[in-house]
This record gives sequence, structure tokens and C-alpha cells, in this order.
Amino acid sequence: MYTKKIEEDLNCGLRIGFKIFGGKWKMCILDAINNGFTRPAEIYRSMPDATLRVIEMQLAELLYFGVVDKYSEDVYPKKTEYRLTNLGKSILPILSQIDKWGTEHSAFVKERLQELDEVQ
Amino acid sequence: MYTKKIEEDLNCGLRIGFKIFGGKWKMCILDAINNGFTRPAEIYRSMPDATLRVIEMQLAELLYFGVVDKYSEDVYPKKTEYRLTNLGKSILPILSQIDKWGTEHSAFVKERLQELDEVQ
DNA sequence: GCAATAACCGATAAAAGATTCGGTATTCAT
DNA sequence: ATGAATACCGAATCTTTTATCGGTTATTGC
Repeated sequence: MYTKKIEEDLNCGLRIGFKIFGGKWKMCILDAINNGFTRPAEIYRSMPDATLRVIEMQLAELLYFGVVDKYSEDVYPKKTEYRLTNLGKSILPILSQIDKWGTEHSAFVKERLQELDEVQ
Repeated sequence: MYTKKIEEDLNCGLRIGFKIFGGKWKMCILDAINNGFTRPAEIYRSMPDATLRVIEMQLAELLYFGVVDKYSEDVYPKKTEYRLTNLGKSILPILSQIDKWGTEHSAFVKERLQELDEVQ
């Protein structure tokens, strides 16, 4: 994590929300955890487009902001589980709403993106 | 707009949603339009932390993805209005949910951010 | 004519964010 | 003891996004 050079206005709920779960993979990670993929390696396997490193980094931020909790057991295979806190769970409805919206409009969006590709 | 070098998986509704309204200012702009600030200069005055340039750029993207429509009148003062399309309006419930979430948890988030600042 | 306002665009700089790569440490199975 | 799996972390690098700046065009009021 690092501090930004340009200070942010966090007077707007929208900006705060994005601050917490607006990263490229954060929502996907929360979704994965919610679907039972609670360990880093599991999350990674469930979304191989992200690297393990980025998953670790985002988990660290989610942990910092109290969205997830971390439980480590010293057994083999080394077991670390990340679970949603109540704060994390409170994000789930938003998550599913965005997912629903995106799924509903995916055809349209993809069409537009394809146009862009054809131009370049 | 530019094409990415790293290809995106848009199989996930979440990613699609973020693609369309996940920019730093996009949701704020949609919110501003919804609150009656329909012209670029008005939007800018309603959220001076963003530059006019970035508002223009984001409006162009929102226009491209059919989230807003653009209406120009050749009168003085030069009048351009951006209005939400049905697609744009369909985002509003998500918007207000995120805003509500962010507002509810703003104290907690700010506290955490302050901690980070103190360290550095 | 000149300042002010509006909309907008291109180029480039800067910042933010993500990726890559190599490393540590642990434990188990062979 | 070697290899595989897990969880991490640091640093450099690259990509993406946002900011800055200067410019254009057009119209009105002075």
C-alpha cells in the first residue's frame, strides 16, 4: 500500500466505496471468497487471469480495511483462510447488483469494444 | 480512448460493470447529471476536484457506451447537455447503493487512511 | 476590438495501479 | 535430499489512467 500524492476528496460516498472495493480484482476476490474459495491459491485457481501476487496484495488491502479477516492454521498444507467480515458481507448486495447489471449488458458492451479493436 | 495491451476477460459481470462506470469520476458524473448538472461546465462546477478535461473525456466514454446522450443547441451560451439514457438510468440504483455504503462507512475508512498517512 | 464563457481536443507529464520476477520459509511425500 | 505445494514479500518495470497545459472555435457584452 502506498499513500497518494494527489489528495482525495472522500466526502462522496461513491469515492469511498471505490476506495475500498474498486480495484481491478477486489470485487472478484470478494466474490470468490463468498463462493468458498477462501485460500489464496484457491482464489488464484478460480480466477487465473489475475496473478497470485496481485491477489495477495489486494487481500492485504481488504484485510487492512477490515473487509476480510485472516485465519492461519499451522498445518499442512499451510492453511490460510480469508473470510468476509460483516463489513465485507455488507458489500455483497452491491456486488451482485453490479454483476447482474454487467451480465445483462455484456453483449452490448462487448460489441462496442469490438468496434474499438477493429479501428486500431 | 485507447486500446489496452493486456486483454481483458469480460466473462464476469463485475468486470463489465467496472469497465463501463468504474472510472475515477464516472459515477460522480452520472450522479451530477442525475442531479441536474447536465452541462460540462455545470458538472465541473459541481465537482471542482475533477478537471474539466477529465470530465470531457469521461463523458466521451459514457457517450460511446450509450450511458449518456448528447444534445447540442447552437445558441448562446453554447449549450450542450448530456442526459442519461435508459442504460444510464439503470445504473442509478447501483450508484445510490454504493453511495449509501460509502457514506455509512466513511468514518471508519477515513480513520484507516489517516493511520496510513501518519506512518509515512 | 477585447475580455469572458462555453465546449472541446491533442500532446505530454505524472501518478496510480498491475505485472513480472526472484526470493524466503514451511511442510509433506517420495 | 529433492521436489512440489503453500503463503508471502520486495523491487523493478510496464500499463493504464488521470492531470496539466496550451490550443481552437464561436458568441455575447462591453
